[in-house]
Amino acid sequence: MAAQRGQRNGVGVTPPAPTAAEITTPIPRVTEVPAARERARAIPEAAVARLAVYLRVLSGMQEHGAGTVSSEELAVAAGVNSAKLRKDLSYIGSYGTRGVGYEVAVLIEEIERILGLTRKHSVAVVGIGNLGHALANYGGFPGRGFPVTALFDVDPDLVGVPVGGMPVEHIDDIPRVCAEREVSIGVIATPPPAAQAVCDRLVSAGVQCILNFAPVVLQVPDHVEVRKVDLAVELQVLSFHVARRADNAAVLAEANGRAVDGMVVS
Amino acid sequence: MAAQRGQRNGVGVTPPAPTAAEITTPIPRVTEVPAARERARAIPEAAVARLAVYLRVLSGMQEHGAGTVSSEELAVAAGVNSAKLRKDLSYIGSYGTRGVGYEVAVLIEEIERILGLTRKHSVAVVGIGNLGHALANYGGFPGRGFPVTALFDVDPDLVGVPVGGMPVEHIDDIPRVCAEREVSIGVIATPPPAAQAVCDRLVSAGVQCILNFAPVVLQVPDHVEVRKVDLAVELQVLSFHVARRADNAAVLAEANGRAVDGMVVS
DNA sequence: TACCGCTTGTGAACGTGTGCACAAAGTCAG
DNA sequence: CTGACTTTGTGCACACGTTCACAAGCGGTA
Ligand SMILES: NC(=O)c1ccc[n+]([C@@H]2O[C@H](COP(=O)([O-])OP(=O)(O)OC[C@H]3O[C@@H](n4cnc5c(N)ncnc54)[C@H](O)[C@@H]3O)[C@@H](O)[C@H]2O)c1
Ligand SMILES: NC(=O)c1ccc[n+]([C@@H]2O[C@H](COP(=O)([O-])OP(=O)(O)OC[C@H]3O[C@@H](n4cnc5c(N)ncnc54)[C@H](O)[C@@H]3O)[C@@H](O)[C@H]2O)c1
Repeated sequence: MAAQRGQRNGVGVTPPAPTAAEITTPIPRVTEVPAARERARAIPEAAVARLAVYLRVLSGMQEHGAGTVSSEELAVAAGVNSAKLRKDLSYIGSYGTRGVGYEVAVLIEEIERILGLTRKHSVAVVGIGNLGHALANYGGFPGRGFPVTALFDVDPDLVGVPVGGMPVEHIDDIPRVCAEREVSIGVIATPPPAAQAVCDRLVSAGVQCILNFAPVVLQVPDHVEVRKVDLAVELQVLSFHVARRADNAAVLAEANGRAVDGMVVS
Repeated sequence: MAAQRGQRNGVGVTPPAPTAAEITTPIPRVTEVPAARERARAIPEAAVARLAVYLRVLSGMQEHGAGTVSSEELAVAAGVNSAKLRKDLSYIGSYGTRGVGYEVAVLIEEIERILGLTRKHSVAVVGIGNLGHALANYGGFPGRGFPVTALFDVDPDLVGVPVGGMPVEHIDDIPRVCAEREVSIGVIATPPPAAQAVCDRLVSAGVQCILNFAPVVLQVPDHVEVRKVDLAVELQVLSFHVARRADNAAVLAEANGRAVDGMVVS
């Protein structure tokens, strides 16, 4: 019951539908706004994540006084293939100048617009333990348009205590506080058993995006976006590579007999 | 030409070529992997990450007293498609019984073997600030075969202070301590400007896997595996979805004929 | 033993993402 | 104005990952 599987992204929107693009809008600004919206749907998830990386690199370049960058420069700085970078940028439009490159300021503006960073996203952290403290004290989020505006916990000893310059609230106040402060992103840093219940509360309070640090699979309605950060999985993936490497080394040593480096000549 | 190792993480990348031009190829071009380990190498990266998730779910089931599971049960618990789960499991062998399912204990053992969890992986954390403290105090890693055996920082006020039951060492001692304690995974939780230098030290000390929390692209030799956890990127991806959702809603509202509340007009 | 229902394991289709290579489009020097 | 040079933007082929669908195999049952 209450079946709610299938996180298949609802393809409910008609792809070929000629969205009201020809309808004139009172907006005298860029004429491509509707097109941009259509495009936003088509940006691959992986590309979106990379755009965020490009944005940070570009910000660093701008602070360093750079006016323009070529795709090659930016690609090296971001650690990707330059062709991939250009394709990623092409998803959001054509803002480069052939023979020259991209204007840093323009690119920053466009990426921020696509990522929805033109408005601030209020963040609430739930579970002010080890990790919650670190997140609350971290200065990197507010500086990037993600002000942490609320902290929640169940522990009565913690409620009311200021952390990172902000008092911890009780989780029973999630609905009220989230509404008041227009929280759009909820961060879950509670112990695993509490995560689903906390998630449900956040969702009920209207939070549409969840960043989950607890190692559990959250069940959410279709309209809520969840991203999970699972450090144990990261470590285990690294472990896999260690093991693979060790195996390869063993096999190679065995196969090579006495030969060490160099190519296998047959 | 030279074999190009793809990027591991979703975003994190390890560019094979440094900033200099692509003049030479210092890569000795190691031989291809023989058949036996070909299987391990053939497991898709995405599947490896999911195997780690299955493992955790299975552990929970085992504690709960379950003896066997079907692919359907396990898939639901892990939040994936059952076909995908079976394919993932098929990469590591055929350990199921048709008509019955999988024996929990067997599956746990096999996944642990493939992920290299049969031996412990000593972890060192560098940068004992907000995040480093949280990681050092976290009990979930040692319990899963990843004992944190060393903590490093530059801050003289921090060196010698016990954190999570372990004294912080100075980063100058990285080579000695990492060798003594056979550290195989290094976690970087320093400010971004220090990350590359710290990474270089770890690599020099023989650490082959790095988990990086600093929002920078690390340059490492080919034989070192890097995974990046970038919380700012996670938030920005969520922001993108919020924006897309808002745009879609706006378009729909517009299409419905009447602007609703608070939309930017003129 | 023969049958039946259930679940695995996998071949194949499909969709998504990546990388190459090049025409198009711009700059700049003369 | 022309021509040489640089860099973008993208069509295309390929690789990777996901999903479907079903034969193969197993346990239980008569
Ligand atoms: N600390 C880390 O480095 C780390 C690493 C990886 C994963 N995690 C995960 O992050 C989560 C938090 O880790 P932690 O080390 O901060 O744990 P912690 O025990 O230090 O903190 C948990 C906090 O959540 C609060 N809490 C408990 N139940 C709650 C509820 N129902 N509602 C609200 N708050 C509640 C507790 O009072 C406590 O303050 C865990 O799920 C853990 O597995 C942590
Ligand atoms: N705290 C968070 O929640 C959070 C979230 C996202 C990303 N990050 C990233 O994680 C990293 C750490 O964040 P934090 O909040 O813990 O920072 P922090 O400033 O609290 O801690 C940094 C620690 O690193 C130490 N350090 C500085 N230079 C060093 C060096 N060369 N070698 C070794 N140690 C050195 C400092 O002494 C300090 O103890 C940063 O890169 C940050 O961007 C943190």
